[in-house]
Amino acid sequence: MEERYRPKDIEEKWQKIWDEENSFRVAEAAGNPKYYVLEMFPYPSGRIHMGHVRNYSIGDVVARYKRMRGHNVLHPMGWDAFGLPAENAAIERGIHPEKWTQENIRYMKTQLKRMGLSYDWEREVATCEAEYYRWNQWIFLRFFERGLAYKKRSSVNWCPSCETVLANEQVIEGACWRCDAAVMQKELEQWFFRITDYAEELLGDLERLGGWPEKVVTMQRNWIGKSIGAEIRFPLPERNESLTVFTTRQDTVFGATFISIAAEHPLALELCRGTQQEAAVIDFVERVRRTSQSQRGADEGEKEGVFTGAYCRNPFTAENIPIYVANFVLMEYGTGAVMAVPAHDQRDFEFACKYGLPVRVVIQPRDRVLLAEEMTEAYVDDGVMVDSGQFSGLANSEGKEKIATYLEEKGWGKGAVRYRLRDWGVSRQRYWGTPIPIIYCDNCGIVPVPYDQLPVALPKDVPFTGKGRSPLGDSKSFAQVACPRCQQSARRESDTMDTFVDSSWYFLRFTSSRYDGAPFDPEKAGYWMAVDQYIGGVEHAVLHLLYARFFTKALRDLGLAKVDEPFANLLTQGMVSKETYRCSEHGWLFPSELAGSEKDGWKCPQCNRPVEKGRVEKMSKSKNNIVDPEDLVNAYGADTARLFTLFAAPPEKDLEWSDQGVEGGFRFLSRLWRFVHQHSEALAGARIDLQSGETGGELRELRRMIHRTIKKVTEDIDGRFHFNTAIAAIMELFNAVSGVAQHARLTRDGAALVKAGVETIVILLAPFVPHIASELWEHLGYQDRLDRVPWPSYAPEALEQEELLIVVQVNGKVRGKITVPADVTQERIERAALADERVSAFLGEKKIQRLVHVPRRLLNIVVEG
RNA sequence: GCCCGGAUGGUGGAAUUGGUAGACACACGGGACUUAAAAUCCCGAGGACCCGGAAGGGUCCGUGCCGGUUCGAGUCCGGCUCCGGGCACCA
Repeated sequence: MEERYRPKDIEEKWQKIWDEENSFRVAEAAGNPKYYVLEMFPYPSGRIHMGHVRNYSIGDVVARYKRMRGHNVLHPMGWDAFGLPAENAAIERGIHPEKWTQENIRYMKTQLKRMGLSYDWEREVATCEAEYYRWNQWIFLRFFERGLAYKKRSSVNWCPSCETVLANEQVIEGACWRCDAAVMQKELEQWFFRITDYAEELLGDLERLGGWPEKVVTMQRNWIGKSIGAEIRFPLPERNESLTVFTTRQDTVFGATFISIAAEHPLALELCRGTQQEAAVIDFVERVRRTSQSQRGADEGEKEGVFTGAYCRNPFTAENIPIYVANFVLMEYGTGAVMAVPAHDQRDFEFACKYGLPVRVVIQPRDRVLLAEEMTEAYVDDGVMVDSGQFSGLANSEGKEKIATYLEEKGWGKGAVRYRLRDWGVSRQRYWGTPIPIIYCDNCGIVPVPYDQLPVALPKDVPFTGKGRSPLGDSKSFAQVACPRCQQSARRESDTMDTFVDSSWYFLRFTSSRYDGAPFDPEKAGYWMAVDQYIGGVEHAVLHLLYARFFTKALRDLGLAKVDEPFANLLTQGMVSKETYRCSEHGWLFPSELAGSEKDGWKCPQCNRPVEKGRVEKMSKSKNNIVDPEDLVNAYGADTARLFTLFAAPPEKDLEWSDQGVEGGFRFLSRLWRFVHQHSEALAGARIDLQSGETGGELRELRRMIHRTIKKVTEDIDGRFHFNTAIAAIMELFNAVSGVAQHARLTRDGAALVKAGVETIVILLAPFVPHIASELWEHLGYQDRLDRVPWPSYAPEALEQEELLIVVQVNGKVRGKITVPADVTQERIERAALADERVSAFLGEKKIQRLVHVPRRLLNIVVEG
């Protein structure tokens, strides 16, 4: 009786069992080694997408595999539940963000469960719950005590129409993403985390992240952007002060012919006061400041500036040089002032050309002579210092160090290190986030909320207009508060925290999700941390992954965490993409809605015009090439969805969606299903000791293949994550097993071996397609759950071949293949090779010069000519 | 501009330390089953050319391009082209 593979039934059955038996609950345990595998938790947007399916399938393979290898596996899941989309839903549709978020979580959780992912759901957290975000506040207060959280004025993107701060990502070509108004820069009081205190450690420890992709490490290194140079003070003659610049090229200081300062530099407006330049400077500064950061980057190239009317003295040349305000100097980096060396810096060169400022060569290349008048671009490479006083004649690299030392001796400045990394601004003028636990009192100033008053709960009764400041300020019950110190009426901070704060330590919370004495139980975190394998999209390469590293180190310094780095190994999975089709009239079309045919060309269903086959692009609404995981699971089942995403490409590469590929995965599972059911009776009684069973001929080869497959699949999963080749190997084994079962008349030994093969296939498939594997395991007559079956081992001696295939080459080209007994001597192989008809035909009368013998593989006969 | 990746059949991809290039799968073609179709099963297949009546057999070429190292290169080295991603006035 043939039974059809019906994924729906068996998947529901097993999901129910895992749920009811709490199969993946885990606790600290002595004995077995711990293993913490974590996938980046999702934002509860409403529905899971293919990226989630891929991410979580990869993680689940690792988790299930490690469990079968006897590890004590922590595999948790939660929700990154604060954020803007919830607030937009409130503004647009009048649903409260909390309701919207909780509904999404509920729905997505059922979707995840339908994927058969082996999570310990008892550890689930949602960052929007007070039980979670109170610890954000707790951490904030600890940071505040240590000076790691502080408040300062800073420049932010501001939309004058929406009256709100915008993140850099929400500024699209200089305009507000929502109302299209021109975004401007505005000074605001904001809270910051002093991540720059950890710049050196964050940079240095990158060396230790051998389990991270090179690419991510490089991106973080660039982001931190360490520069070694010097600070030099240029005295302002008329005043009793000086202008400090930061430079990495102190070796060129004798060539500094002017100074450029940022428009935001405090001296910009001050220096010009009372000079003829005043009006021009005010005008210029205003213009630059109106331009947002992103816009300034966009029209890079056009260097502009204006003379301030003031001069300062270059201490090395004792010359007075002019001070300019320049549009390309950033206040946020260095000191907001740079010494300009037109001969040896391209920007300064362009600026000097435009405003007729002198170019003075102080570094000469070794192979030619630079003349300032003939230069068309700056010379930025190494060379010999010239016209540099006592330093002339030195190699500039040597001069760099000498000048840094000299600066300090003379008291003109000092060697200095700067980072591109800036402190992390965490204030957000939004509702749906963690309230910053700070109170402003007219008498006492900034007062932290006492720990025993945490959490500062988000009020529920606020209006969502989408305009104005944070809605929290409009909630009287929230904003008005008695000062904890003097009891006078005071005001709460109405900003909330950046949602990246939530995700900077959630992996620690998972080690003890219900702990209520601190953000996490240090002992449990001590047991589980670090995360052994972290898996997620590369889009978080800098932000989240850097913040999480910072938090781990800061929490370590607070005595909570015991590790220096949170994620020992990182896998960044590629994105899921699909081909796109586009009608010039009706936009992007989904493949299944196309008219026409592959052969005669696809047509637009509305206007019947031929459609343009677009590129393969990341699945997105705008490209109309999204495949909904739910449809996929309904049509083929979760196992097929998992199998395809794991088989179609290695995890770190992009995955091109293919409907036929999915079909193929389903066919494989159906074939396996049918095979087991058709042969179950014949195999029922058969039993063999796979480790030592003696068989001959074809069966011996099958036995070898079983062992070889175990080895291959184990090595492919463990550390390498080549799930595609692991699955391919299992498919090969299945092809071989069904071949033997079909062709040979099964002897008792044969049946036993086929059964061993099938069982191996089922066990090896368990991490990939857990439902069907569990069901077949049960069908094969086993009572114990497949999730607890130990991963099979292979016997090295079973891999031994009694015959070897040796490739025979002549001058590096394959000319023959000979089969020899495994224990044959090299000499015999050489004799056999030379005796081979084809080989000898190629050798002819030519003299053999040498023989290159690769044991067990190959013999290359090198002849003259 | 700088920094990372990548390029292999019609397609996705294999080849783990330099040793039979194209595993596995998709698509395709042929066949079996069927009144028919679907499903299923079996077989074929990198390209060009050659020998043979046929089954078969053979030669050369082939991993983006040019060159190098080596007995031997998809893999290593040098130089390019194209594609993808990140950063982008960082002094």
